[in-house]
Amino acid sequence: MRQVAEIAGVSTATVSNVLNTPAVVSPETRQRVEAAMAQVGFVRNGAARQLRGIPSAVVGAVVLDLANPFYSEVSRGIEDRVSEAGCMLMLCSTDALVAKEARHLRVLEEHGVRGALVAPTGARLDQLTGLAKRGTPVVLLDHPQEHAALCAVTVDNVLGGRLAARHVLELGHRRLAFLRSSVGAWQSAQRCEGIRQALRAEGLDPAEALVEVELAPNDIARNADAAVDALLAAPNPPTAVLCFNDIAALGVLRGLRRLGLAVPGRVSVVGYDDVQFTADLAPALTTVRQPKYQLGRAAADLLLDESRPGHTHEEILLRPTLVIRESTAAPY
Amino acid sequence: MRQVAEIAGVSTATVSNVLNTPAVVSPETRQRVEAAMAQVGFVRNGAARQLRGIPSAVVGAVVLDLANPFYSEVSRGIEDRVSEAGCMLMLCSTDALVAKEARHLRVLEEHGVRGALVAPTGARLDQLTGLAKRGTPVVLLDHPQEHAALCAVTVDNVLGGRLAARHVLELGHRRLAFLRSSVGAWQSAQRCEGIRQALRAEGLDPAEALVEVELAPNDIARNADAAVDALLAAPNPPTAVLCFNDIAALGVLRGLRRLGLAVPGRVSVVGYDDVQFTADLAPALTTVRQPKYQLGRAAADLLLDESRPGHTHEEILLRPTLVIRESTAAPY
DNA sequence: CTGTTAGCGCCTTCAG
DNA sequence: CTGAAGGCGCTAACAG
Repeated sequence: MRQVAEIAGVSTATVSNVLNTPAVVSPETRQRVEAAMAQVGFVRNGAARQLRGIPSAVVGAVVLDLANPFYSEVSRGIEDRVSEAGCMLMLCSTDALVAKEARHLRVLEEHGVRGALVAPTGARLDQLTGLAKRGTPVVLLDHPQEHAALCAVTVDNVLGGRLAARHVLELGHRRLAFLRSSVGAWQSAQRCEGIRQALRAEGLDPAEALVEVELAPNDIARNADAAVDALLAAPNPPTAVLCFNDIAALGVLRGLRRLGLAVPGRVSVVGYDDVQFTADLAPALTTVRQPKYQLGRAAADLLLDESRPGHTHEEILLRPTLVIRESTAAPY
Repeated sequence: MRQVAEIAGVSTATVSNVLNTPAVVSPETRQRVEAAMAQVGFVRNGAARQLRGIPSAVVGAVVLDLANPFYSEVSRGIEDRVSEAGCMLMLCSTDALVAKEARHLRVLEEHGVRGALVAPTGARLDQLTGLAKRGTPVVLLDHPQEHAALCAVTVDNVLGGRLAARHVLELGHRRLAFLRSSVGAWQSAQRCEGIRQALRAEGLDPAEALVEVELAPNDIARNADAAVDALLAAPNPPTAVLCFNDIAALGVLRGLRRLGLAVPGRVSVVGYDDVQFTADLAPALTTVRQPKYQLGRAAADLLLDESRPGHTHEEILLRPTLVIRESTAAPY
């Protein structure tokens, strides 16, 4: 800045004014300064600004896995929203490791980010509330608030389960299966609860009308594929298979094809999430759509709002929607 | 720091030493300082450190679209590598808009990032070389170096095309189709060149043995699906369809199913990229695998190396590989 | 082994 | 409308 000031024949304060309060500088001076800036290729020093107390323009996001299509869409929503506010995103993956989460959070705090959007991996929210208490706002991603003094955005998993079940129930199915997973266990549990609710609403007993299968965590699709055999070999096999996510549904589709069972002719299949490619499958997958992009946007909204004086911590509950495509039909 | 120093009864310099040169501080003093830090919940101020000249621990990455599975995997590779070096990632999407790219680059420079990994969207590399000249190293992602004084990592597209074509040629196919796209035009062109090379190597004339179809840019899968009709209605239709990416292949699979044509029984299909779900499809997709994660890692490697004294700009060419699965077989 | 000091680049009074 | 001065938190060099 000093160099620019020298070339333009003004003081550094004037250069600063050109940058931050152009209106207060006379047009000629401004032009001279701007020319000087262009000449030396001047770039503001963010560190110095931040040190001086200017609010940071970077927000942190901590997700489970950046390469997971669910989180990459969420991240994109975050990015777009913070970008509108002139902010940048510092993004990191925890791989569900608490140590990694802790490290990332510390670094974000050191960098003085404006706030952090976190998909928490551990059960304890201590570090997060501590962070918030020390002045770095935190918004929970796809995780309930649990009375912590934080904002949160979640998607209604019970509703999602209900939506899926009601759909196949309305088509006439009476024996359902639900493929759950130990990763994301509580989400699976909630979705399953939704399914049971729908069953009861129809006068059906979940204990009889619903088979639950827990899929081993690695290579979900393969495990789902393999699970199909046992599922359909049962004496009174289900005619509709509900899955805790779309990848599992993909596996089921594969298994069914392997067994020569038409979808939706013989068996109906419902996914969950609505990740990118589901609409392009053959058959296109009926699934419960999570508003992933909106989830990111809403969370970023909440975070940006934290700096507003009257802000209060709130929990936003987003509603999933049923997307009916080609993998469901009336039972055989 | 002053507060910590006061509580521990030392000077700020000693606190600094505990943080950065623990060996130089006596164990008792160190413990006292550490206790004081824990007591006040001390967190270093990254901005102040950076201002003081400590090399930045954040690297920037500018991709086309964070939510695109190709780039999210590349990003994950970058993240893992920089994370090993104790760095964080500032990630942003350009949506192939030069203005956005320019803005992001400026902000990254202002923040004084250690370097930037960029998938350039415009034809001109001026801004990037400028950035590098001013002291922020730049590595090109999936883009040739073009004599710019920058590092670059690319994947051999000609080889990829050759691999795909040679595979179906070896299976006995003699009439091929290639579905290309205007987005990523030069990649498509190179892959197509690879296909032609393979054809010629087999003594075939590309003009006769190869049909090229250009897909409109939005909703690739749907357009690919629709393109199948015309393709197979031709007098001497192709028996193998090569696609410029997996999404297009998905569309082809759909179109073929719509027409009641078995894959690979009647028509073989080859994708490109090997995005996440391709192995789980029914039929599992034969495709040309791009080393996406490795691409990110290699680029990050190059970037981190820029600070080494003897560093010279280099271009790394990664090799794609053919993944044979279930969507290809000998012609009918 | 520990303390003192100066200054990184910028922005914001305050005085002219 | 412009200039001079001080300090944000930290670290490196040096003095004790």
